[in-house]
Amino acid sequence: MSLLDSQIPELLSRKLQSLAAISAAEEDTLAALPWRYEDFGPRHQFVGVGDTPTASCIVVSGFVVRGRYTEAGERQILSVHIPGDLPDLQSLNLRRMDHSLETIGRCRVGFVSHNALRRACEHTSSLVTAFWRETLVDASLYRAAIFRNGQLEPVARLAHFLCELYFRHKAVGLVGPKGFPFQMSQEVTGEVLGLTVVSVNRAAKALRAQGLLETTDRHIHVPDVTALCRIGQFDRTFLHQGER
Amino acid sequence: MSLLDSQIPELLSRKLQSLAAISAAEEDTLAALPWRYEDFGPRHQFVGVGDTPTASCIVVSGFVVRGRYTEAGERQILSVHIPGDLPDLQSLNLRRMDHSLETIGRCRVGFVSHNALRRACEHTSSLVTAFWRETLVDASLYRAAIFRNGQLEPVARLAHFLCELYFRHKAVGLVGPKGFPFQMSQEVTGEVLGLTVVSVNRAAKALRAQGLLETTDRHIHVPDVTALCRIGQFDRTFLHQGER
DNA sequence: CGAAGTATTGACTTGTTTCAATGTTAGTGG
DNA sequence: CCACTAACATTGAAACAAGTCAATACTTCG
Repeated sequence: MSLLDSQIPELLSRKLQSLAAISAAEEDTLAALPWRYEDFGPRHQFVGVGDTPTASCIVVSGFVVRGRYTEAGERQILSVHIPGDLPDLQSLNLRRMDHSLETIGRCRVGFVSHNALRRACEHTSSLVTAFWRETLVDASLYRAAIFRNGQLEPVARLAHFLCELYFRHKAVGLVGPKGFPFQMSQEVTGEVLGLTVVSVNRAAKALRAQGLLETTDRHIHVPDVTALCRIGQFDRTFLHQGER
Repeated sequence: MSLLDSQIPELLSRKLQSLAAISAAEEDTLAALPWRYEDFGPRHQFVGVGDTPTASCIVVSGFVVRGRYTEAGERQILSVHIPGDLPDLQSLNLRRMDHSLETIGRCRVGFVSHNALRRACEHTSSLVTAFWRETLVDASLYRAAIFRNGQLEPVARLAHFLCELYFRHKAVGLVGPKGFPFQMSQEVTGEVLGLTVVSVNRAAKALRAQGLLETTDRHIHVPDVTALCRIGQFDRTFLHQGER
């Protein structure tokens, strides 16, 4: 187990703390779970449509996305997951995957078997609550995506997406002086927003021109979140942060 | 309690049966819950953004939609709920509503307090599983919507939506000789699909021309589901029906 | 029956996509 | 460390699909 691996229990308990009241004993239970770690390269699909996973996962570093493909091979990205997220809790209760899980850029992912998770849940009902809540927040982000992609123009759409990523990174302490890490190409961003590369590029240009977006060293800095929220019609209620 | 009201426990237990193994005793527990019924007129918002509901609800008849509005007052419909659906289970775990609940046409809705639901859950862990699963299927429908609205052209988008409604009605035994009940105007359908009335109208015309859509007496009949699925790139996996 | 809402259609406009070329950055191996 | 290559970003011009506008039928329901 590398140094990085030891962060998983910490990442996870921080995440769960934000979702439900977890005791120290319960945290220990979590840390003791048989985690398994894997490093994946860019654009690596590690769970596919139709699969029936026997483990759930946590994002340790990098971005993981949920995706689904048209017959023509176009990918729609359904959600973007940052470190600390549990993008595959649903497979604990729904057998067949209706979407895939893929990396963007390099990525470290932690896995733990459904069996181990279920055992932990049996002893700790607050864990069930926390996990359920995680999937509910997930659903909330889907709603945000439907709203964003269905009603907002390209510039507002991008702004909305950046606001969401900003606050989510903020919540797990991943916003530094350079902003938050962002290694998605404009092409991939387009797959999230339902836009072409060209439109994403022009939207980004527009935001930069207004001094609302700065990109350096694969990081995104948002000088004026409030203004960005206004443009993106972004409402933090969606994130259900600190509601508990 | 009217004749119709007595259907609620039946509707609910049929729904939960499809989600988890519910025993007869557990069904009785559900039926004994203090349900309260309300009839609403068309376009009635009974839960609003920012509300903190103290009860969850079940759709008894008619359609209930989740919605969210742009600053300009445009509504994006996030999901459509048919009889048997529990569109507000999330409020059991997430306090503040990030969207509204509204009727389409006339609608009967059953309510039961969170407290009563929580008590029932404490005695019956399979109920928690069933409820959790319902919210997970919900999330799956959101994913379908993101895919549909983001990647499909108007005709395919409408086809996809109709397939979803068909199979969902089928699953609760609501597809009759006339097809399934459908009282949404093309305007409202547009709010689901992120299209204008005009586009919806033309898409409907195209499907009718291909003999894939018949509308009579506020019902929709789908003569060839297979063909409709093909056009809408619809994959039933999304619905997670009969997975248990 | 009449009013209001809904469906349907055509003509026109606009914004996004497509196509395509060029500039820029990041990563690899000599 | 530099050169080379592939991936990514940026831009302009043209095509086109969906939106807007607007007028006319058709329903539904009080």
